[in-house]
Amino acid sequence: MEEMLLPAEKMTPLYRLRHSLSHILAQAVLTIRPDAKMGFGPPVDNGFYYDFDFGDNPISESDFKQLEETMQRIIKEKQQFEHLDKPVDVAVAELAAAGQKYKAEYAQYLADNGYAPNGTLSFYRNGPFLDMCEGPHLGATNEVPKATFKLDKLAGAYWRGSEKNPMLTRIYGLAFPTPAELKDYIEKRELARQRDHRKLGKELDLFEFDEEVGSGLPLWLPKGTVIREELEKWAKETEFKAGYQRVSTPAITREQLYYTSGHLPYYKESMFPPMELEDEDRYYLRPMNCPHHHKVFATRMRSYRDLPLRLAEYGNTYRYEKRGSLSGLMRVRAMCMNDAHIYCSPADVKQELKSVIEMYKDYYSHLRLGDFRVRLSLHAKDNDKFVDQEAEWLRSEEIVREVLNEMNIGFEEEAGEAAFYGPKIDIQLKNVMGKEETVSTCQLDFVMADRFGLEFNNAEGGTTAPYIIHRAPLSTHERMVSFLIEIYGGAFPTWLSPNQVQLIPVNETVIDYTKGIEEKLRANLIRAEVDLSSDSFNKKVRNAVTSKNPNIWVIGSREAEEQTITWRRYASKDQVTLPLSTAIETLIKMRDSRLMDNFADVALPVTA
RNA sequence: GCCGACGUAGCUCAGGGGUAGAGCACUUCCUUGGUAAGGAAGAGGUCAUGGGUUCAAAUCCCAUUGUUGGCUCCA
Repeated sequence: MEEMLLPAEKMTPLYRLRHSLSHILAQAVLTIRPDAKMGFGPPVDNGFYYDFDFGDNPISESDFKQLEETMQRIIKEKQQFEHLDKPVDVAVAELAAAGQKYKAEYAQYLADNGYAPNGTLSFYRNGPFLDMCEGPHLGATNEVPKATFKLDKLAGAYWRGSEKNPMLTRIYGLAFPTPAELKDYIEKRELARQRDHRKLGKELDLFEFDEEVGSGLPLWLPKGTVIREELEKWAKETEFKAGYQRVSTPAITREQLYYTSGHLPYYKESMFPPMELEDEDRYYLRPMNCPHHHKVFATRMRSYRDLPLRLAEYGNTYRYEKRGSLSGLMRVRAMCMNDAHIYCSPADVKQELKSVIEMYKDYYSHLRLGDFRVRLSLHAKDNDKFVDQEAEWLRSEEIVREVLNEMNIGFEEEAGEAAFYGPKIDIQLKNVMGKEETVSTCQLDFVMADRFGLEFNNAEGGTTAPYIIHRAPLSTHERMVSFLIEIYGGAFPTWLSPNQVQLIPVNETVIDYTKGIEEKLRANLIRAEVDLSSDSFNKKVRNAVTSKNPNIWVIGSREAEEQTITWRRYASKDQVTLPLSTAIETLIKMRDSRLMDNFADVALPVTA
């Protein structure tokens, strides 16, 4: 178990600082709540935490001040950290006698599972406080530099991470090597909140939630819908060029379909409950599109000549995500997925996977989503989460691994993260608050063809089960848009932007000319708006900028006279006056090439 | 689902046992302005919902609902 190891990162001064602070916190907590039962108290990447069971004497954030003062006192006392080993039976008995039942339980666990090889367990003492702990720590409490920590928040956490166990109260603290770094972290976190897709989504009128409609059920407003539809248009073009065919299937189905697929009863908890009908089967809202597509494959006899068959659909799906895990557009209960299923012969599967991954690369580099992690999600042995076909698992995992290696894609393998029917390539992105989510997934399925009886006539006159590739490079609209909002800070490129050109007339005399420009733009299917409000010119510029319009065209008497516009871009302070016709052509070019002009290094593609 | 916090005008928030406030947004009027907030007036709220305590509840208590920080989960 890794807690027993002392890898290099655990030896760093920062690790020692944070780990020592968690002990100092625990001592402070026991000062004001002597009956608190301790859980775990490790360092984390922004500080430390410690878990406690407060019984019927709970703590609240209003106690933080007193706790911090007590911690300061402990620091001033220059308590030495002292390491000692205790025989297992002594350790367990003493912890139990002290009423530290979680510590005693864990001590017994360590002993029972071979983590006390010398028959002893490691403890650290500082002042009156003793904790079972592998260390390392600072030499003494006064080595904590001034103003480098701050208690952050309270949270619930299950003992040993299992929801079957009691819920403990976790106290989080921030800790950094210097006061400046602590301050910087707090400021950066505040800045990050400004980019939160939930905040920007409201400010930019992209989407809303309504209590009466329900949790996790987003209402996409007109401006947000523009972004969805532009992404969808892009996907449809891309998939058309790559030989996909579109299908359209219902978001509801009879119960039997999910017994065939195996989602029932296993995934029942994540599905909306069935609709009960008189004299009829039960119906479910679909949590995924796959089974419907498999049924499309099964509508006729397939020949190897038809393969690979690539069926695509932006499909609406519904999942009953747990209340507490819902989060803006990031985790929802109704979503629309950039889905497709590729049915191919075993001989073609590597090539098809490569083509899919090429498509991912194109999308990601175009959108400038560079900061992702590729995870090869594998099955775990002896886990009933996964179908029990060990040989097939190993074979299909090796296929995916080979493909990634042959394409020189860096990835990390993780056991236990696969779909129940096959290994996955997951693209992991961190949201603005640092929380990682899977944005896109690509799965190799060796199970469903058999379950659905899918096969094709092969060249030798027999039949073969196809491999099925499930892929969703652009994720769901919900999750992709939430990431784009945060990564772009709400400033979309022209092609994705709800309003592509904000027209600002400088005075009343040019309103007709400006309205004429709007008409010309709309005739070219460019979204444009004229600011006809009675606001001052400066205010109109401000409004156009704060609403993150990619392009502001200023039109005054000079422009009207010369049939020009003055172009100010969101990403660039420079502005340029161009003939109207040139400007419109440039805009069309930007749209059609899906130019990422929300990045400052991208120049206006003006050709004289 | 679990632990904690929160829910006051469209938005951001202040207040707080004696039936409500600010800024922005909105409406109207004045202003016709050349690159980030011109001026004035007005309108707008069962203080999330339901119950309880109280002479009196937006304020205290309970429940529900929603949001949120975590935990668990995440096809």
